[in-house]
Amino acid sequence: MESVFEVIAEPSRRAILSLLAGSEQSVGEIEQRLQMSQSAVSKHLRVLREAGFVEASVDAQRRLYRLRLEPLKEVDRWLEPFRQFWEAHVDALERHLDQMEQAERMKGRDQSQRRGSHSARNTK
Amino acid sequence: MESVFEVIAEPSRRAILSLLAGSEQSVGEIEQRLQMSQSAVSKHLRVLREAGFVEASVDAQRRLYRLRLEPLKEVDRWLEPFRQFWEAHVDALERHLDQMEQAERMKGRDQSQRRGSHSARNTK
DNA sequence: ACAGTATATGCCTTGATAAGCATATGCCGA
DNA sequence: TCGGCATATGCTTATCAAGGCATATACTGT
Repeated sequence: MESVFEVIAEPSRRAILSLLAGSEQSVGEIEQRLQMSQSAVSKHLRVLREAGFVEASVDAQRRLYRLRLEPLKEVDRWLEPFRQFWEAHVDALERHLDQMEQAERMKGRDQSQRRGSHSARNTK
Repeated sequence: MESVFEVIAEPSRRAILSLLAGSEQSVGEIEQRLQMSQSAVSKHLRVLREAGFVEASVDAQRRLYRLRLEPLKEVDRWLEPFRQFWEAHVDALERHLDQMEQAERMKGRDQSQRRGSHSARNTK
């Protein structure tokens, strides 16, 4: 579980992060709000903590967890080169429109085998 | 493998996406450049395709794969609420302070749920 | 010291998945 | 038609992660 991407692949962990974006929370509060078992919460928090997504401060027997931003920034940085594609302007506009159009009709997308289809359009 | 986050959790798949950010590539080209087996490439491409990250066009026996942006935008959208936390400050030296400050603000804003316990106690 | 609370952790089971190998499918040119 | 190329897929295996349960640890007030 080294990479930030693996860490946020888990829905429960993303939920925890979103929750902490609102305000810091104790383990018990997270448990309650997200309806998960205490051990599950603690384990996810451990993963998040070790990856730097959260940090805890001690309040008596409780740990108050709050967000840390660095790992999220890392995700953001990974996204950068791609973001260019949809933030870019005029010159590449055609290609991007094409992609967005594809996105629109992506709804019922399925790649069946098309047996007997003679659509062989070569001409590379 | 439903979520976009699980899809990009795989390093090889992220590598493929980055490669395709440059230009479209055939399976063989990807195989060659990323030094993975053909079946591994095909399987990752399948996952990417089914999640909408890529699409292929047929060129004789080849498939030319290219990026699609929608799933990446979804990641970007998830990041959005967090991004607001670091957009104000970019100085590395201030990151720590920034987060402490942020935590302070949160404390003041949400006092209602401290001291909660599992047994029927919350929401003041 | 004790009882209670809050959180962390170890063990175990279960399910998901990545990769390799072999094979199938589809398309080409001769 | 055949041989060969490019890609997809089925099968198997090993790895690993997630969750439940029980227990350990740490802190509280009395």
